[in-house]
Amino acid sequence: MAKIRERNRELIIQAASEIFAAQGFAATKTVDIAEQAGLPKANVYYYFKSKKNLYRSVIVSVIEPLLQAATPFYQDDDPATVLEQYIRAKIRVSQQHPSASKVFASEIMHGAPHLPDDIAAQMMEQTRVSSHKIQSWIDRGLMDPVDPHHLLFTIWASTQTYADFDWQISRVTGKDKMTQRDYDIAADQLTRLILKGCGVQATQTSDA
Amino acid sequence: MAKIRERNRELIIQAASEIFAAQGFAATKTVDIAEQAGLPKANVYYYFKSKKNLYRSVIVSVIEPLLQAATPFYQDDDPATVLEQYIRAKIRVSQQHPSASKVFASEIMHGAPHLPDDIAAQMMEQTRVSSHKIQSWIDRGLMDPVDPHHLLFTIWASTQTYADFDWQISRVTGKDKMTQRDYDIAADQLTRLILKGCGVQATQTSDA
DNA sequence: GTCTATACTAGGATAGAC
DNA sequence: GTCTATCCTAGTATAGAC
Repeated sequence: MAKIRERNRELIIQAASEIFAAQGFAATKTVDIAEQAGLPKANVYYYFKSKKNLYRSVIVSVIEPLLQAATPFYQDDDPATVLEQYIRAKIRVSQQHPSASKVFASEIMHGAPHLPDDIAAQMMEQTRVSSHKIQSWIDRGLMDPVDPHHLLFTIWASTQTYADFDWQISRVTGKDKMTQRDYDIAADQLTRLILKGCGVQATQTSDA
Repeated sequence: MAKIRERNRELIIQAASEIFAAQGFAATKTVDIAEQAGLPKANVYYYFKSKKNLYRSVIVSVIEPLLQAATPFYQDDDPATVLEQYIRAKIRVSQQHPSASKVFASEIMHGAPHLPDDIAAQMMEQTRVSSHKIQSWIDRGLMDPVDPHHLLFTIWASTQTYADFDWQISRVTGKDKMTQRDYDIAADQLTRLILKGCGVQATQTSDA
């Protein structure tokens, strides 16, 4: 039954994402992944051959939502709209895919030794498109003359922090887990900060 | 000779900071630390008893510059001055102590399992003081009514990113290493973004 | 296709010579 | 106080029964 195969691979990847996110690659034991997935350890090796290989599969599986967040840059050309949608999308990723975000952060922080070239290339391409778009807004006088790259770094960092550094956030706010309302406040405030900070003219935006 | 003792401990801690930062705790081999420090492995155990213990010592040793960055909040009461000085101090830490920043980021990301309580307490106390000060500026109408915690999260994230995610930054900018000028640009832009974004009135600031 | 039982090795830790 | 040689556990990986 190929269905079982698919299902088990899915279970293992899901379990692995969480544990890799929580502990990091090296600290993760394949036994723990197997346990979390409710399968014997040998099964993990049967499906993925090696721990490294499984890790690569996890990376590929978590990349999707991260890349997806950049779509606003491809769908619109109004700075206020795009930046707001982008920030909200990035915060949503942190909220809904915290493990993906952490696995990635850890991978990048250690110099991306396992990141497949084509994924790295896709990320670079998105960055290129986004920063060109920002530059074009600047050229058209729609916002202050900021350095597009640094603006992106700021947005990436301050949205991902809600996933990657959740421990710290939880300590500071005194809440075990952020509520939907907390994420909304974070997104609202960051949007206002960035738009106002870059001198972007407010336009009619959807109330997402 | 107690001098040798001091010197060797110093060498080991220095080497360990770099390797823990680059690889993470679990992926780091004590042999590599010993090699980097130019000492035999047993020496590392002689001085630090265990890998975990060495790691804790590293954490304590790297905390100093990180805590130091918050001094502007204790020395002044003008929002433009304090925020600018704080952002510049944080960026300087990322530039001058990238390993410290990474070790910490990694520790926090994994739920701070090794962070000594007193250090965590100091960080919380600093956060408390900083956010109270921000709130007082808001109450006095010196800046927009933002959520102080979220503002701090944004500043932390976007300054630390220059150390923690240097790989990504290097890929995007196409530069192997950021120059002094690059750090200055980053600090200038982030300062302007935050001050303007929070509606802080510009005041006479030192040209640091 | 699944899993139990086992082989193999890396790497943390230490005993004991100098 | 220093370091060489060795121990031993933990954890990856697999052989082979079901």
